[in-house]
Amino acid sequence: MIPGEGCCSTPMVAEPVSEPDAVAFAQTFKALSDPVRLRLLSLIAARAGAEVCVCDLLDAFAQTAPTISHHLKVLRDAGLITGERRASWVYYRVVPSALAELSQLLDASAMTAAADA
Amino acid sequence: MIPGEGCCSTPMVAEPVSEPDAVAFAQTFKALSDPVRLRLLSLIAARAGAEVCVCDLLDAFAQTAPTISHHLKVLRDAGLITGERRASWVYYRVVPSALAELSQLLDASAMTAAADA
DNA sequence: CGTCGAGTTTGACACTTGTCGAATCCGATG
DNA sequence: CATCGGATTCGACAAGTGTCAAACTCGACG
Repeated sequence: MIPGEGCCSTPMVAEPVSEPDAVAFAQTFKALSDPVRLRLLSLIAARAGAEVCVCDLLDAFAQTAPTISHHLKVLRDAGLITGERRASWVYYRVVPSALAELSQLLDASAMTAAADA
Repeated sequence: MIPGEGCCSTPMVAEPVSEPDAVAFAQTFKALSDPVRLRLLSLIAARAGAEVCVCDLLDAFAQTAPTISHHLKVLRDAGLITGERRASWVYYRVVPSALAELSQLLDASAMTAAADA
């Protein structure tokens, strides 16, 4: 094939995410890829820096307690929230920096792509 | 239980995402929850408004053409990219507004949560 | 110390998803 | 019109995921 014509020109690619980074980010996005988890995160984030008790969250869902607990674990493992046991109850809060990092990644991609020549 | 003590106080919840919205956003995040798709999107977005031919993308992955095509379809169905056939080749470009919307959602949650009292 | 209640872990099961090979579609070109 | 090559679709299968019931852990409280 003659270079520079047809497709497959422009071999230079600006700055795509590296493969290891892609794996890490994908894992985090996977934690957000469930409606229950998104609403959980939203409910926790809505508390403006304060904490949310699990018992508060259970009322908002049709799912059983084990299921909610499972989803909270997924969010915790992804580093999006942290949980702390105090007295009989467990309180969760979000990790703002984790959300901000994802936001910036998407924003950067949007900006780069929107830079229409 | 006595209201106002222990856990389960503060019944008001600021402004969580609605359940239908959660389903829609979760579906979009699911499209981002795979390393291959994340790198595909990144490679396409890195072209700064220009297009990328599928044949360019294939070289960057160990996966076969059908697999890459499948992932491109997922990204397309999620509204994150658009594809256009011209001559023998298919060219893809990202939809900046879709990425921006997700970015804002995460940023808003991060901001709300970071508003530490 | 026995019990109770909040929350998590375990085990099981239906369903979804990433992957590939084979077949198909669709322009272009001879 | 036959053929070729790029890209997608189809069919199948292993691996992963959401869900629940049952069992377990851990403080608190009587």
